[in-house]
Amino acid sequence: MSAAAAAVKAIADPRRRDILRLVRRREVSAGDIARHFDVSRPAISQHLTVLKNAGLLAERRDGTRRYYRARPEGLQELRSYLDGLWDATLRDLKRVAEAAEESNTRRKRSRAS
Amino acid sequence: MSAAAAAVKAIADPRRRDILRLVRRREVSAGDIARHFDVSRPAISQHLTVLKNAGLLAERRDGTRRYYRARPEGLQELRSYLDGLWDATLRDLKRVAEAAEESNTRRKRSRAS
DNA sequence: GGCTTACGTAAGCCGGTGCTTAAATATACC
DNA sequence: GGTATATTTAAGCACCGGCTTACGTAAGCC
Repeated sequence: MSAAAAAVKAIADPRRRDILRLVRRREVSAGDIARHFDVSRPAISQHLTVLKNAGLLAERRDGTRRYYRARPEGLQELRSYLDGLWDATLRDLKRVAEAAEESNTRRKRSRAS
Repeated sequence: MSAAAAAVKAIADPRRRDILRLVRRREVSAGDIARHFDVSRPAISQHLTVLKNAGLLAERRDGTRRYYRARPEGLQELRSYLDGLWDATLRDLKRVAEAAEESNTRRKRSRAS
């Protein structure tokens, strides 16, 4: 699985998006992250592993603690990947919309005649 | 579930991303879409329903056929949603990191007192 | 060493989801 | 109406993924 594909799957889970939001500005220890949710610590630990493997999280160890923060490079990669998915669609959006509207107008006109 | 959240889940599946790529420039009938994959037609039909409900696909009926195409508005919504997720992280990364570190220091200090 | 704190890992449960085949629906054509 | 074509819907199955509890690991402290 490509890194980007893993990232897409990772952010598909609401709880993992919540975690990402929590650590996007500052690093937070695993325990502090877990405290924000009503699930067990292991559950959070597993989510952190998924996010880390997807390249969306950076980990820093200090003593017994592990601090996590969002990894901008991973986020940027994911964004580029998604952009590539519908690139053509969005780039040509205006043109397509205009074309559609025009053909719509034409259709209406011919119907009215 | 918010529309954007549904969209994230929708694109988490590789096959659905393939389908999106297939219809991002032109509309394609359900049968023609199914022909591109080695799974049954009902399987594709189910994927199309998921994408449609997520606002990522537009459907046009003509006779017994149903034509699908990517819905740029839905894609744009999803993109904005994701951008909002890590917006702060990507924008002005250095400044944010510094501010976080400073507030962290302050927090620790006040806790210690 | 022994205890505590902070985490991760293992094993198992359970609901969600992607797939299949079979049946239903809807439109076109005679 | 009857048949054919295009597609969805229904029912069931197997796997996946998120959760829990129990256990393992590693660093700090006495």
